[in-house]
Amino acid sequence: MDEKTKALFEAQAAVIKAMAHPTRLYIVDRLSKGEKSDLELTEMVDADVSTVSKHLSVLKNAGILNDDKRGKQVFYRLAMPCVLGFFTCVRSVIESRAKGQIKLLRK
Amino acid sequence: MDEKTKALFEAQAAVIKAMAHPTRLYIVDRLSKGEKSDLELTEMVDADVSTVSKHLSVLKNAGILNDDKRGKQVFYRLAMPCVLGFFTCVRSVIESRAKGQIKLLRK
DNA sequence: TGAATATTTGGCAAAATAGCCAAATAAGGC
DNA sequence: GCCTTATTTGGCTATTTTGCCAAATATTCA
Repeated sequence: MDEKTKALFEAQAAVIKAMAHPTRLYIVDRLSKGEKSDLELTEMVDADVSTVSKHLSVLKNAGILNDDKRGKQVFYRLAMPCVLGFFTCVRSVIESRAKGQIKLLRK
Repeated sequence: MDEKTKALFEAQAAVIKAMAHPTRLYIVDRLSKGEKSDLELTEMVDADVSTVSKHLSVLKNAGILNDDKRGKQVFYRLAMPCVLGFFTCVRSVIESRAKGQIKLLRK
């Protein structure tokens, strides 16, 4: 694997890695219904404010979210709605795997 | 966030996490062109055989790949081609972020 | 300006991941 | 059955990630 290819896959993996956390996935899911403030998200997630802030900054740096400072608060919005397509696929992966396991048991 | 929701997002994150590694992403990309043996993949990836084997088992356990033992070798195949949609989206995330950075510089 | 509220950053300890080596296991061909 | 080739597993260390606390920073409003 040459250097260029390696760099390309590293960059792509970095974006996916940003999605690869239950809390961050949940945040993306919530934001698919419309923008939310840091405060609202912290409440929804129910973790330390600083923890949520760090998760948000991971998503922001990956280019998945946009932030918008308005007054004292920061509002977050999905920058790339195409990531929502992950959910559909991932759910079908889980479903298909579960079905496979049931089949296995019946053998 | 209630327990059920938490479990759902954990399961989904686990699948995405399986994709969140440059080598594994590369493997998925290679397999999009058709099945490959463990041997072929190890050669392509250029890492220790055991390392590649572990990456393959992560993808297999996540339900993303199927394996097919034929003789001495194991052949891998994409179980869920929908994951290929990740590439399109992720590339557009990277592109959009890069454009944003250029815009920033021009301000 | 100063008080109050909102968000980010630094630091640290615990947990998870990655990758190599060596050893174990599996399968085919003689 | 045994040798050869192919793949997986265990064990280890190095690195990365997570999440909390406390401290720092930013912003509005009085």
